[in-house]
Amino acid sequence: MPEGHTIHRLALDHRARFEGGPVRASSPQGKFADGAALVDGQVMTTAEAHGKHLFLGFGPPRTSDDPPVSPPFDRGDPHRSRGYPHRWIHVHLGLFGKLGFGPAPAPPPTDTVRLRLANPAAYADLRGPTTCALITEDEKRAIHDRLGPDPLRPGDDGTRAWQRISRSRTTIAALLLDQKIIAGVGNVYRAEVLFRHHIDPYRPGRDLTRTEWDAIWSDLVFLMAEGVRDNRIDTVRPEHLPEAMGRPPRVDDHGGEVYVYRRAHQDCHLCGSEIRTAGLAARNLFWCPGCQPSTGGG
DNA sequence: TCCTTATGTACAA
DNA sequence: TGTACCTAAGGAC
Repeated sequence: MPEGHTIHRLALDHRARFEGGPVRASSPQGKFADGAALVDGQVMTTAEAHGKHLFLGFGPPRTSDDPPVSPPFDRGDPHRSRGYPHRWIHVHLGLFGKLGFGPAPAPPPTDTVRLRLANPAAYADLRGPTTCALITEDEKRAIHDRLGPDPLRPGDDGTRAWQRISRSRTTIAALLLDQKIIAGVGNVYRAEVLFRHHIDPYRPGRDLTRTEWDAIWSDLVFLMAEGVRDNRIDTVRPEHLPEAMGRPPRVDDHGGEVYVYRRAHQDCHLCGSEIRTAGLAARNLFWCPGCQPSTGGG
Protein backbone atom coordinates (compact mmCIF):
# COMPACT_ATOMS: atom_id res chain seq x y z
CA MET A 1 0.00 0.00 0.00
CA PRO A 2 2.77 2.33 -0.85
CA GLU A 3 2.59 6.02 -1.54
CA GLY A 4 5.39 8.31 -0.47
CA HIS A 5 4.29 8.50 3.15
CA THR A 6 4.65 4.72 3.47
CA ILE A 7 8.22 4.79 2.21
CA HIS A 8 9.28 7.65 4.47
CA ARG A 9 7.75 5.82 7.39
CA LEU A 10 9.66 2.66 6.40
CA ALA A 11 12.91 4.64 6.34
CA LEU A 12 12.24 5.82 9.91
CA ASP A 13 11.29 2.30 10.98
CA HIS A 14 14.53 0.87 9.55
CA ARG A 15 16.60 3.53 11.28
CA ALA A 16 14.91 2.89 14.61
CA ARG A 17 15.69 -0.82 14.45
CA PHE A 18 18.94 -1.19 12.52
CA GLU A 19 20.83 2.08 12.16
CA GLY A 20 24.38 2.07 13.51
CA GLY A 21 24.82 -1.63 14.04
CA PRO A 22 25.69 -4.74 12.06
CA VAL A 23 22.83 -6.47 10.29
CA ARG A 24 22.42 -9.99 9.00
CA ALA A 25 21.05 -10.06 5.46
CA SER A 26 19.67 -12.98 3.52
CA SER A 27 17.39 -13.68 0.57
CA PRO A 28 15.28 -16.73 1.41
CA GLN A 29 13.61 -16.43 -1.98
CA GLY A 30 17.01 -16.35 -3.68
CA LYS A 31 16.38 -13.50 -6.11
CA PHE A 32 18.61 -11.15 -4.12
CA ALA A 33 21.10 -13.72 -2.84
CA ASP A 34 24.21 -11.99 -4.23
CA GLY A 35 23.25 -8.57 -2.90
CA ALA A 36 22.28 -9.91 0.51
CA ALA A 37 25.61 -11.73 0.78
CA LEU A 38 27.48 -8.50 0.04
CA VAL A 39 25.87 -6.50 2.85
CA ASP A 40 25.58 -9.38 5.33
CA GLY A 41 27.40 -8.40 8.50
CA GLN A 42 27.78 -4.76 7.48
CA VAL A 43 26.50 -1.79 9.43
CA MET A 44 23.34 -0.03 8.32
CA THR A 45 24.51 3.56 8.22
CA THR A 46 21.22 5.21 7.40
CA ALA A 47 17.91 4.78 5.64
CA GLU A 48 16.26 7.41 3.53
CA ALA A 49 13.38 7.93 1.15
CA HIS A 50 12.74 10.02 -1.93
CA GLY A 51 9.23 9.70 -3.25
CA LYS A 52 8.44 6.00 -3.40
CA HIS A 53 12.10 4.96 -3.43
CA LEU A 54 13.75 3.57 -0.29
CA PHE A 55 17.52 3.57 0.18
CA LEU A 56 19.25 1.51 2.86
CA GLY A 57 22.91 2.48 3.39
CA PHE A 58 25.59 -0.03 4.34
CA GLY A 59 29.27 0.15 5.25
CA PRO A 60 31.79 -2.13 6.93
CA PRO A 61 31.78 -2.26 10.72
CA ARG A 62 34.41 -0.13 12.42
CA THR A 63 37.20 -1.96 14.19
CA SER A 64 39.36 -0.99 17.12
CA ASP A 65 42.13 -0.11 14.64
CA ASP A 66 40.04 2.59 13.03
CA PRO A 67 40.89 6.16 13.93
CA PRO A 68 38.28 8.05 15.88
CA VAL A 69 35.94 10.04 13.76
CA SER A 70 35.24 13.60 14.68
CA PRO A 71 32.65 16.05 13.45
CA PRO A 72 32.01 17.49 11.00
CA PHE A 73 33.33 14.57 8.99
CA ASP A 74 31.29 11.78 10.48
CA ARG A 75 27.94 13.36 9.69
CA GLY A 76 26.48 10.62 11.83
CA ASP A 77 28.04 8.11 9.51
CA PRO A 78 31.69 7.23 10.14
CA HIS A 79 31.66 4.46 7.57
CA ARG A 80 31.21 6.80 4.66
CA SER A 81 34.27 8.89 5.40
CA ARG A 82 36.83 6.09 5.54
CA GLY A 83 37.34 5.39 1.88
CA TYR A 84 35.25 2.25 1.85
CA PRO A 85 32.78 1.88 -0.98
CA HIS A 86 29.53 2.77 0.64
CA ARG A 87 26.69 0.66 -0.73
CA TRP A 88 22.99 1.13 -0.95
CA ILE A 89 20.12 -1.28 -1.24
CA HIS A 90 17.57 0.39 -3.50
CA VAL A 91 14.01 -0.77 -2.83
CA HIS A 92 10.85 0.10 -4.74
CA LEU A 93 7.73 -1.67 -3.55
CA GLY A 94 5.77 -1.18 -6.74
CA LEU A 95 2.11 -1.98 -6.42
CA PHE A 96 2.37 -5.21 -4.44
CA GLY A 97 5.52 -4.95 -2.37
CA LYS A 98 5.38 -5.07 1.41
CA LEU A 99 7.82 -4.63 4.26
CA GLY A 100 6.98 -6.18 7.58
CA PHE A 101 8.81 -5.83 10.89
CA GLY A 102 8.86 -8.04 13.92
CA PRO A 103 10.79 -8.64 17.11
CA ALA A 104 13.56 -11.23 17.37
CA PRO A 105 13.61 -14.14 17.15
CA ALA A 106 12.56 -14.06 13.51
CA PRO A 107 10.31 -16.93 12.46
CA PRO A 108 11.40 -19.14 9.56
CA PRO A 109 10.89 -17.07 6.41
CA THR A 110 8.44 -18.06 3.72
CA ASP A 111 9.81 -18.52 0.23
CA THR A 112 8.45 -15.17 -0.94
CA VAL A 113 10.81 -13.18 1.28
CA ARG A 114 13.13 -11.37 -1.12
CA LEU A 115 15.24 -9.83 1.63
CA ARG A 116 15.41 -10.45 5.35
CA LEU A 117 17.37 -8.09 7.58
CA ALA A 118 17.91 -9.04 11.19
CA ASN A 119 19.80 -7.99 14.30
CA PRO A 120 19.57 -9.30 17.87
CA ALA A 121 16.41 -7.30 18.51
CA ALA A 122 14.39 -7.19 15.30
CA TYR A 123 13.88 -8.38 11.75
CA ALA A 124 12.41 -6.96 8.56
CA ASP A 125 10.99 -8.99 5.67
CA LEU A 126 10.65 -7.58 2.16
CA ARG A 127 8.20 -9.27 -0.19
CA GLY A 128 7.13 -8.62 -3.76
CA PRO A 129 9.11 -5.46 -4.53
CA THR A 130 9.40 -4.28 -8.08
CA THR A 131 13.02 -3.33 -7.31
CA CYS A 132 15.54 -4.62 -4.79
CA ALA A 133 19.07 -3.97 -5.98
CA LEU A 134 22.51 -3.11 -4.70
CA ILE A 135 23.61 0.25 -6.10
CA THR A 136 26.50 2.68 -5.77
CA GLU A 137 26.43 6.27 -4.59
CA ASP A 138 26.54 7.41 -8.24
CA GLU A 139 23.62 5.23 -9.19
CA LYS A 140 21.69 6.54 -6.22
CA ARG A 141 22.38 10.11 -7.28
CA ALA A 142 21.05 9.33 -10.75
CA ILE A 143 17.78 8.18 -9.22
CA HIS A 144 17.45 11.39 -7.20
CA ASP A 145 18.19 13.38 -10.34
CA ARG A 146 15.29 11.92 -12.24
CA LEU A 147 12.78 12.45 -9.41
CA GLY A 148 10.88 15.66 -8.78
CA PRO A 149 10.61 17.44 -5.45
CA ASP A 150 9.09 15.40 -2.63
CA PRO A 151 6.67 17.08 -0.19
CA LEU A 152 8.21 14.95 2.56
CA ARG A 153 11.86 15.83 1.92
CA PRO A 154 13.08 18.71 4.06
CA GLY A 155 14.27 21.51 1.82
CA ASP A 156 12.24 20.46 -1.21
CA ASP A 157 9.70 22.92 -2.47
CA GLY A 158 7.10 22.99 -5.19
CA THR A 159 8.75 25.56 -7.42
CA ARG A 160 10.49 23.07 -9.69
CA ALA A 161 7.22 21.21 -10.10
CA TRP A 162 5.36 24.43 -10.90
CA GLN A 163 7.82 25.29 -13.65
CA ARG A 164 6.78 22.16 -15.51
CA ILE A 165 3.12 22.09 -14.56
CA SER A 166 2.52 25.67 -15.59
CA ARG A 167 3.81 24.94 -19.11
CA SER A 168 2.08 21.62 -19.64
CA ARG A 169 -1.05 20.83 -21.59
CA THR A 170 -1.27 17.50 -19.71
CA THR A 171 -4.06 17.15 -17.17
CA ILE A 172 -3.22 17.95 -13.57
CA ALA A 173 -4.37 14.43 -12.62
CA ALA A 174 -1.70 12.89 -14.86
CA LEU A 175 0.96 15.41 -13.80
CA LEU A 176 0.46 14.61 -10.11
CA LEU A 177 1.31 10.95 -10.75
CA ASP A 178 4.41 11.79 -12.80
CA GLN A 179 7.30 11.18 -10.41
CA LYS A 180 9.62 13.34 -12.51
CA ILE A 181 7.39 16.29 -11.69
CA ILE A 182 6.50 15.57 -8.07
CA ALA A 183 7.75 12.54 -6.14
CA GLY A 184 5.69 10.49 -3.74
CA VAL A 185 2.11 11.28 -4.74
CA GLY A 186 0.07 8.19 -5.62
CA ASN A 187 -3.47 7.47 -6.67
CA VAL A 188 -5.06 8.19 -3.28
CA TYR A 189 -3.36 11.51 -2.56
CA ARG A 190 -3.93 12.58 -6.16
CA ALA A 191 -7.67 12.07 -5.98
CA GLU A 192 -8.01 13.49 -2.50
CA VAL A 193 -5.89 16.61 -2.85
CA LEU A 194 -7.71 17.59 -6.05
CA PHE A 195 -11.00 17.18 -4.22
CA ARG A 196 -9.83 19.24 -1.27
CA HIS A 197 -8.98 22.10 -3.62
CA HIS A 198 -12.09 21.79 -5.82
CA ILE A 199 -9.99 21.21 -8.91
CA ASP A 200 -11.27 19.34 -11.95
CA PRO A 201 -8.77 16.52 -12.53
CA TYR A 202 -8.94 17.08 -16.28
CA ARG A 203 -7.73 20.67 -16.15
CA PRO A 204 -4.48 21.14 -18.04
CA GLY A 205 -1.54 21.99 -15.81
CA ARG A 206 -1.03 25.31 -17.52
CA ASP A 207 -4.56 26.39 -16.57
CA LEU A 208 -3.79 26.21 -12.87
CA THR A 209 -2.86 29.40 -11.08
CA ARG A 210 0.28 29.71 -9.02
CA THR A 211 -1.90 30.24 -5.99
CA GLU A 212 -3.77 27.00 -6.62
CA TRP A 213 -0.53 25.07 -7.04
CA ASP A 214 1.01 26.53 -3.90
CA ALA A 215 -2.08 25.51 -1.95
CA ILE A 216 -1.92 21.96 -3.37
CA TRP A 217 1.77 21.64 -2.53
CA SER A 218 1.44 22.85 1.04
CA ASP A 219 -1.60 20.65 1.55
CA LEU A 220 0.42 17.64 0.36
CA VAL A 221 3.19 18.56 2.79
CA PHE A 222 0.61 18.54 5.57
CA LEU A 223 -1.35 15.45 4.51
CA MET A 224 1.67 13.30 3.78
CA ALA A 225 3.40 14.22 7.04
CA GLU A 226 0.25 13.10 8.82
CA GLY A 227 0.38 9.94 6.72
CA VAL A 228 3.91 9.21 7.95
CA ARG A 229 2.88 9.80 11.54
CA ASP A 230 -0.26 7.65 11.41
CA ASN A 231 1.01 5.17 8.82
CA ARG A 232 -2.16 5.57 6.80
CA ILE A 233 -3.89 8.03 4.54
CA ASP A 234 -6.52 10.29 6.09
CA THR A 235 -7.69 13.24 4.07
CA VAL A 236 -11.03 14.24 5.54
CA ARG A 237 -11.10 17.54 7.43
CA PRO A 238 -12.26 17.35 11.07
CA GLU A 239 -15.57 19.07 10.31
CA HIS A 240 -16.36 16.43 7.67
CA LEU A 241 -15.54 13.35 9.73
CA PRO A 242 -18.30 10.79 10.23
CA GLU A 243 -18.81 11.81 13.86
CA ALA A 244 -19.06 15.48 12.94
CA MET A 245 -21.55 14.88 10.13
CA GLY A 246 -23.46 12.01 11.66
CA ARG A 247 -22.74 9.49 8.92
CA PRO A 248 -21.36 5.97 9.37
CA PRO A 249 -17.57 5.60 9.24
CA ARG A 250 -15.92 4.10 6.19
CA VAL A 251 -15.86 0.35 6.17
CA ASP A 252 -12.91 -0.54 4.06
CA ASP A 253 -9.64 -2.39 4.11
CA HIS A 254 -7.63 0.83 3.99
CA GLY A 255 -8.81 2.35 7.21
CA GLY A 256 -8.49 6.06 6.62
CA GLU A 257 -11.31 8.48 5.85
CA VAL A 258 -11.39 9.82 2.30
CA TYR A 259 -13.65 12.00 0.17
CA VAL A 260 -13.58 10.30 -3.23
CA TYR A 261 -10.95 7.57 -3.54
CA ARG A 262 -12.68 4.27 -4.37
CA ARG A 263 -16.06 5.83 -3.66
CA ALA A 264 -17.38 5.58 -7.23
CA HIS A 265 -21.18 5.75 -7.50
CA GLN A 266 -21.52 6.75 -3.86
CA ASP A 267 -22.76 10.15 -2.73
CA CYS A 268 -20.31 12.95 -2.11
CA HIS A 269 -20.07 13.69 1.62
CA LEU A 270 -20.31 17.42 0.95
CA CYS A 271 -22.67 18.02 -1.99
CA GLY A 272 -24.38 14.66 -2.48
CA SER A 273 -23.38 14.30 -6.13
CA GLU A 274 -22.48 10.83 -7.33
CA ILE A 275 -18.72 10.29 -7.26
CA ARG A 276 -17.37 9.53 -10.69
CA THR A 277 -14.56 7.27 -11.82
CA ALA A 278 -12.66 6.94 -15.06
CA GLY A 279 -9.49 5.35 -16.30
CA LEU A 280 -6.66 7.79 -16.82
CA ALA A 281 -3.22 6.59 -17.84
CA ALA A 282 -4.02 3.04 -16.72
CA ARG A 283 -5.07 4.17 -13.24
CA ASN A 284 -8.47 4.71 -11.71
CA LEU A 285 -9.35 8.32 -11.21
CA PHE A 286 -12.06 9.42 -8.77
CA TRP A 287 -13.69 12.82 -8.43
CA CYS A 288 -16.86 14.64 -7.50
CA PRO A 289 -18.43 16.49 -10.44
CA GLY A 290 -20.27 18.77 -8.03
CA CYS A 291 -17.31 19.87 -5.94
CA GLN A 292 -14.77 19.77 -8.77
CA PRO A 293 -16.64 21.25 -11.73
CA SER A 294 -14.95 21.78 -15.05
CA THR A 295 -14.15 25.44 -15.37
CA GLY A 296 -15.33 25.72 -18.94
CA GLY A 297 -13.24 26.13 -22.02
CA GLY A 298 -11.62 22.77 -21.49
C1' DT B 1 -10.04 -23.17 -5.92
C1' DC B 2 -10.31 -19.69 -9.09
C1' DC B 3 -10.89 -14.90 -10.25
C1' DT B 4 -10.39 -10.05 -9.38
C1' DT B 5 -8.24 -6.27 -7.56
C1' DA B 6 -4.66 -3.13 -5.67
C1' DT B 7 -1.96 3.21 -2.76
C1' DG B 8 3.39 1.31 -9.29
C1' DT B 9 6.56 1.46 -12.99
C1' DA B 10 8.97 0.30 -17.28
C1' DC B 11 9.16 -0.96 -21.77
C1' DA B 12 7.41 -2.23 -26.49
C1' DA B 13 4.82 -1.16 -30.48
C1' DT C 1 -1.96 2.28 -25.38
C1' DG C 2 -1.10 -2.20 -23.96
C1' DT C 3 1.29 -5.45 -21.30
C1' DA C 4 4.52 -7.58 -18.15
C1' DC C 5 6.04 -8.02 -13.43
C1' DC C 6 5.77 -8.85 -8.34
C1' DT C 7 2.14 -10.72 -3.86
C1' DA C 8 -1.87 -11.32 -0.93
C1' DA C 9 -6.57 -10.65 0.30
C1' DG C 10 -11.34 -11.02 -0.51
C1' DG C 11 -15.22 -12.77 -2.86
C1' DA C 12 -17.56 -15.91 -5.90
C1' DC C 13 -18.22 -20.66 -6.85
